Amino acid sequence: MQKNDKREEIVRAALELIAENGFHGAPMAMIAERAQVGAGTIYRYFANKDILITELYQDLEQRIYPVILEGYAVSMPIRARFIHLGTALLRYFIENPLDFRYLEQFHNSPYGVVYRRDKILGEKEGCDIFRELFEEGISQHVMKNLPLVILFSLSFGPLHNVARDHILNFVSLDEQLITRTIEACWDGIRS
Amino acid sequence: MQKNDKREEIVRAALELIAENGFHGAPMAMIAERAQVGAGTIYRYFANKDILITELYQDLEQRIYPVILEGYAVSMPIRARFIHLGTALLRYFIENPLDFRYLEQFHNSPYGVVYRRDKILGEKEGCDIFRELFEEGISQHVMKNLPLVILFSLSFGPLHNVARDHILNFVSLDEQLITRTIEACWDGIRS
DNA sequence: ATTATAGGAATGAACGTTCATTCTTAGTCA
DNA sequence: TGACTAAGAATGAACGTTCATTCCTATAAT
Repeated sequence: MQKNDKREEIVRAALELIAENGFHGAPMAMIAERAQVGAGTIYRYFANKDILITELYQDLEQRIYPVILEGYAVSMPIRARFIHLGTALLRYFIENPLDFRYLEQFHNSPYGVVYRRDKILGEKEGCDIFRELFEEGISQHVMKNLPLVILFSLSFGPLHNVARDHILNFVSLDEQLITRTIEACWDGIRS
Repeated sequence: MQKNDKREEIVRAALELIAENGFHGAPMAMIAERAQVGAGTIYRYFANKDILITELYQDLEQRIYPVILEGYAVSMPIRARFIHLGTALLRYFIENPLDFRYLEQFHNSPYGVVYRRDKILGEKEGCDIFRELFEEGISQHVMKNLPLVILFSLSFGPLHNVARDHILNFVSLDEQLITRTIEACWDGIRS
């Protein structure tokens, strides 16, 4: 096994176990076992569990961005851009339930709060597509003039809930239902 | 101290600690200390931690229902009923951040999933105001004809997000912003 | 071509800590 | 006195992390 294979195996195992059982249901010993690696080996790649968790999060973000940006262009009209990003994100979550469940765990934990605080208060973020879209939407008067944070909630709140309910089998989303849901979100934020 | 005082003190302490630090940041010993009670005493009132957690949840639900139903009547028009329940709930969360944070912890844990599964699959629930409202809204064609679960998400998703952001100080909701947010939710679900 | 050696990678038993729960003792009514 | 209640020390299981040791592979020496 190559060096990178081990790191990858550890990351994969951690993602699976944490997504399925939460941070506290994924002891390092169990992660090691599933990765087919000695318990101590993990510490050759990650200084401690916290760092494993946050690096895994960053890995995930890097994987998602290119997927939802496929076919996206700032030249498109605001509504089309919103629908594109929303449906792409929702589709990604549905197709990658483990990723979704991990992100959920992360955001509902102290890690996530720190992360959000940094993101929201550290105002300047070049790479934040959604902020850009919302700011443009407000200034062109096609979106309600509400605080950015609230527009975020009106968009991602339903998206997150709906993805979770699909993954837990409380509802079965097909392509049409995905579109209708995101269009409903749009109805919520448009002026 | 009366017998019931002790139980109440334990419940209060548990609510505070779990809301602030999560289930794993609220060891029984710490709960006992904050309740000014011996560690063993808790087990006279609750068989184990799981039962303490779920009974605390039920206590909370019982406290919230009468508050949001104040001034509510099934005879009101659908939209007015939705706005009433939404704003009342959001106001309650903002005024009782500990309660909100506890509910959040609960729903983002295995307890919450079991609870939701029971509620959604055990279709018949006499006391479920929201289900009643949504079903009526759909049949009167004033709401989008989407699965109930999705209408729930479109309503409670934003509500939950916004309450959290307010409590974390990412936004400051006043009475006007509360109304505008719930009205935006309505725009999302109305046909 | 074979053996010897070095050094980094991997291991998993062991450690110290933390936690939920139980047990023993002490106190308080009636 | 007897029966119930409270307290907090004791217990054992589970966890993250460490570290002495083993394993592997690439190069050097013969």
